[in-house]
Amino acid sequence: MAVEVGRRRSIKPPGERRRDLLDAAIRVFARRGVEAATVSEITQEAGVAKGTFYLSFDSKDRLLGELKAHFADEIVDRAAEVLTRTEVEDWWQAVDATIETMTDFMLERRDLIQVFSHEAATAGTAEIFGTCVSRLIEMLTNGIRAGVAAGAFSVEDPEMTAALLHHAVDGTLQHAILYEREVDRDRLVAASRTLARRALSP
Amino acid sequence: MAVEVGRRRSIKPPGERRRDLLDAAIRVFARRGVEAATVSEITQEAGVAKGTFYLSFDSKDRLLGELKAHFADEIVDRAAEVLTRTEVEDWWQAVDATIETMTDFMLERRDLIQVFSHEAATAGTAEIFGTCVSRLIEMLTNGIRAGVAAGAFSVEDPEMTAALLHHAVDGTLQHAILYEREVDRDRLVAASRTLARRALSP
Amino acid sequence: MAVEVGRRRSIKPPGERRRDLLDAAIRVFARRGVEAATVSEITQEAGVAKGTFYLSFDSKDRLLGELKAHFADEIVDRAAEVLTRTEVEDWWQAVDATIETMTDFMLERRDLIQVFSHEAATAGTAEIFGTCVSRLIEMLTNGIRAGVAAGAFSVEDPEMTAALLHHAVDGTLQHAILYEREVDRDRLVAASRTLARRALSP
Amino acid sequence: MAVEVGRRRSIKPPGERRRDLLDAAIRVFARRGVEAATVSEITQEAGVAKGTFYLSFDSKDRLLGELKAHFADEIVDRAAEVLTRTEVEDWWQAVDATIETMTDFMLERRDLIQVFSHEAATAGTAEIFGTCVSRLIEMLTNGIRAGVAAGAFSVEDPEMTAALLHHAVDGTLQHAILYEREVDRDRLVAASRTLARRALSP
DNA sequence: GATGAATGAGGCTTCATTCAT
DNA sequence: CATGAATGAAGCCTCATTCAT
Repeated sequence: MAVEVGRRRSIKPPGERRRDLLDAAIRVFARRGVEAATVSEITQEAGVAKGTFYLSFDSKDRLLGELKAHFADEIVDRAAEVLTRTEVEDWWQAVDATIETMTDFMLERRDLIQVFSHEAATAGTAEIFGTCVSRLIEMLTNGIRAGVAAGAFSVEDPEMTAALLHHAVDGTLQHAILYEREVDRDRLVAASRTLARRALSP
Repeated sequence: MAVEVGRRRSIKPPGERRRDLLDAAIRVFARRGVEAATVSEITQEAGVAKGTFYLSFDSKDRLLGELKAHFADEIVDRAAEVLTRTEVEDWWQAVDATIETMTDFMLERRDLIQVFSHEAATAGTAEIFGTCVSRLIEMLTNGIRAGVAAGAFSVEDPEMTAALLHHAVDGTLQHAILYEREVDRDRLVAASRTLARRALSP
Repeated sequence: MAVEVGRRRSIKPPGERRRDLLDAAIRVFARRGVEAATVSEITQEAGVAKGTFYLSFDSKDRLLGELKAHFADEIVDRAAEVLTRTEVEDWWQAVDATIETMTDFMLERRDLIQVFSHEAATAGTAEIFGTCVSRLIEMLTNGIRAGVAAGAFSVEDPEMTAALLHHAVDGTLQHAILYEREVDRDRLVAASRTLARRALSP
Repeated sequence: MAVEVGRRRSIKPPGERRRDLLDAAIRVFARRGVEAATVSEITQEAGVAKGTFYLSFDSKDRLLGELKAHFADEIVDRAAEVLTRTEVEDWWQAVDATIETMTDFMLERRDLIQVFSHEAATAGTAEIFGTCVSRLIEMLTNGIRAGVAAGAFSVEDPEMTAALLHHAVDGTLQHAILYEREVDRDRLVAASRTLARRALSP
């Protein structure tokens, strides 16, 4: 029952500790993979004792779930900002904006992408990321349909085209992030624009 | 002190045992995820004792590596069959063939895709799948370049276009396999063809 | 860096704080068992912070020891009041008084009985409760011997009879407290009286 | 994933291993208390590795449950042998037999009594031991009633008397086992007989 | 070759105790 | 005095791997 306690490092408000651990977890996950990462490694990376982890999170799984849900929400929110404008004047400008926004968002979050690429379809993750992507594609589909209705685009199968375009950009970006040293953002954006123009133009 | 040793189930040649275990592993991985799957589960699924596993494989990691390498090789080989023809008469027919071949291959191997989607970038996997996809894109790029040289296609950035087209088809397919109940193969092929035509045509 | 320190709840004299914690501990122990109870739960029940516990007690073990010792002392004291009268006029009235006093004491302390029944012979508890019961039996033995000497009782083995009578009443009471919803105090007292009369009468 | 494995000690059939662990557990529980005992200690005592424990038991709790249930069943079975005879010729001989049988049984199982005295009313134990004792008392009650009906005994409150007599013998025995070095079996039996005779005789 | 009991490193989680604020 | 975040030892359990039979 007697438990020796070492010198404590520092006291932080719950929010900050949480953030530290979340950041540390992302780094460790990126380095070692989600499954291989241990709570010990995460707390070491964060510079706290193992028990401190459990002051902020109920379990390792919970931390992971939080990370996933947060990431998925962010993506959808960001996409919604660009895609749910009711009044569109220049449809091509809207396409470009969408491509750039999503590309930049993914590049900002490249660390999280590395983390979750390991995890794509684990128990519970399927629902989160599956529905996230489905919703993105749905929003894209609606956008394309609106463009078609406005006479700006000409597409036979808007839904499938939306899916293909989404995965074209997203997949290329992910592959670049995961397997290549550097990402030539401008070149990717340019090629994506061209592809989208060709895919949608009458 | 007398210990019954379970009746030997059967003696099989090494190659067949190996194959049985590989197949059992794929089924278990698909069902439970790669990390969650245990050697016990795999051997149970294969109907042999745990120790038998180690007659065919040095370790669980080795089995996984083998599975990955085999899958990656198969993809590249299949793609090479369609993409490395020196004499192309009808370029659009070649595009269609490529799309159909790769789509069908992925659909045939949907179980493995489910397995590896969990595992995309684990230590050691990155190299295998990264280079696999890179080689696919490289072959596509060469094909596109050849088509451009032959005056059949008109593309500004063949490499990037190859990447985008690959991920468009591959990503849509994977998403469908992972998160949707059924895959409408023909609709996907049709949309992919249209996209490729628009992306490449002069 | 700025860390809010929870508002001090209130400042109490050491004795009162101690009492609060002791009471809270009894409630929690009764609810969850001694081992399962945590210092956190006890302090929450008492409405103070965890650290406050250690202002009053050196350790959880110490609190437990204190509780046990206190309970044991109380029993012995109460028994001594009834059993160590030098002048006994009516021996059967003395027997009845003993039975009633002990029964009522146990019923008053039923919560503590529930607590310690979990703990009967843990390291350090053996001595406390063991000697407690031994002393009770010793006092009973002396009482019986005195009754025999006075010609009121007739018993062959006073010590063993004392032990048997003690455990008869005590055990039945504890069983009732622990495993039955309600205790019929009067019926128990009546049966105990009858047993004692038969056991001791010439 | 690589796991070094030390030299294994010996292979035993499941039943024997189980028995070894059960015995080791009883020894450790008796020595250290049930809660304080760890799986490590039990396996060390049994001379096997920690993991070996889990080949025979699902968890530490399960082992405990098994021990309890087994003990409780044994007691009830043993008591039933003596108490459920339909034809009784000599009622006092039956009383003596009951006392001796139960006393000897408890003395044989003194190690388990030490174990469970620590554990009397933990979650789930209450039911087991509570009902066990209740059933013993119920059987005793029936026996007493039968004796009364046969004109051999004369008792006002058979149920309460049964409880008191049971706890008299059982409690004295347990106290002796737990807190005294030696148990004078014959003296205890003699005193118990006398008490029973007085308690039941007309 | 085939078996499966045995092994033990290592992961997750709990919680008594400390001490800076 | 009071607080509660921080600590880390220690417990339970899993499972890849080995090897006697």
